[in-house]
Amino acid sequence: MVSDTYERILDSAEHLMVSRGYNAFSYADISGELGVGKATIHHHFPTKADLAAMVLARYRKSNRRHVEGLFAAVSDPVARLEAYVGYWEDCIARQDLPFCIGALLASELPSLPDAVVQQVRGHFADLSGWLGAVIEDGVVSGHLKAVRGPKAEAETLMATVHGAMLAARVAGSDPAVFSAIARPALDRLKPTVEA
Amino acid sequence: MVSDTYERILDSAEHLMVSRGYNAFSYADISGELGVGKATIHHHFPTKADLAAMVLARYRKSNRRHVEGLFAAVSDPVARLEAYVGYWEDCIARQDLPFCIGALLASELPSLPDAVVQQVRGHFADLSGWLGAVIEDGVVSGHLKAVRGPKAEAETLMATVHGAMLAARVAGSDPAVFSAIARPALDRLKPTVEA
DNA sequence: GAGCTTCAACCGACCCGTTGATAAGTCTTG
DNA sequence: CAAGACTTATCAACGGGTCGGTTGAAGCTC
Repeated sequence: MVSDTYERILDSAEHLMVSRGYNAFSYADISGELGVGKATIHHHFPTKADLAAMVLARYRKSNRRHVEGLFAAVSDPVARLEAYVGYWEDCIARQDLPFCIGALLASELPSLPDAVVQQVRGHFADLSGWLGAVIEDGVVSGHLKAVRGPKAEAETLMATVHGAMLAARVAGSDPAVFSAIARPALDRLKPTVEA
Repeated sequence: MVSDTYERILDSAEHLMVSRGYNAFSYADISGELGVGKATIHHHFPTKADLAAMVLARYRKSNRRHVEGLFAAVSDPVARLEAYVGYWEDCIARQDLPFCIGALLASELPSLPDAVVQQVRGHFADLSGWLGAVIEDGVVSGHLKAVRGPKAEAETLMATVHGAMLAARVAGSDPAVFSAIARPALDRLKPTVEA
């Protein structure tokens, strides 16, 4: 059996990055939180850039699996988008990873190591690709409308959700603030609404 | 007249914060960029928190004046909103402060000193207040529509613009990416568009 | 206006805790 | 024993911040 220290380090780093970003967390923070030596972290992740990139890589992989599961379990495009928004509502309400790491790191992008930048770019591509596919699917089946095309609407939805996370954080991690912005952005894609 | 160094320090700090956020810039960076001693910076801004808070305070003050001028010069609500979006299009295109400091710091909020947090909150209040007033004005005069009310539409527009900045930054500070998201968000408030 | 004080602006040197990273060795386990 | 996991001890560089001091312009007094 493999050591679980590796995963616990990633967990800790993920939590720290969600609340502080890349530049404001240290090996010492993780060491203190987990009770393992700093050197242990370096043993698993030689540099800080490696660690952060791996956090992102695992995050993307988890998202990918999550999306695959959602695609298998839910066929209604509207429900799929609602699952996306609902996922973040839950995270914010439960104060558990209440911010998208990809979006957070995107704002710090110019000060990030290359390996991390690539992961952030990859995450944005993953997400807008997935949203675009769901919306396109919904348009074809008549469950959704995309006035400016699936891709453009996907970019807008993603941006609005990211902005809603910012607004919620400023309001003290208030899930209501998030929902008030994100839900209508989703509703706008339903063909029935809006005269 | 006040010392020129004081303003130059604020300028430098502002630039550094726009590209790196709060945690990833240092007094040494400013010192090197400006050719002044670190102690000089501490003379004008005792702590880093003071410096960052003052950068935000000046930013907000400048915004306030900008908005007042815009209110005086432009009466059409649509044109006012277009000036807002256009302002950021310019900033991103010219690579000059190509990100809203308020939005950037909002993502790092949990790791910021209190004085800075308050300024960030104040900036969000300023901005959503201003957008809300413009939209309300436009609704009354019939130049704009606000399906979910001026305040809610203002929050959504703000969030979408912030998200558009993120997307543009991830795309390598691409003004086209910003416009493709932000412009339609604005168009949606025009009563003529959207069947 | 010479001499004195005051005061903000500014600087080089320094303090000390923290940072990411390394070396070298111990412990475990197959 | 060999390999990987993990530790303690340590490093140079850097972080924000302080200290003591110099400069120079303004103000006061005789």
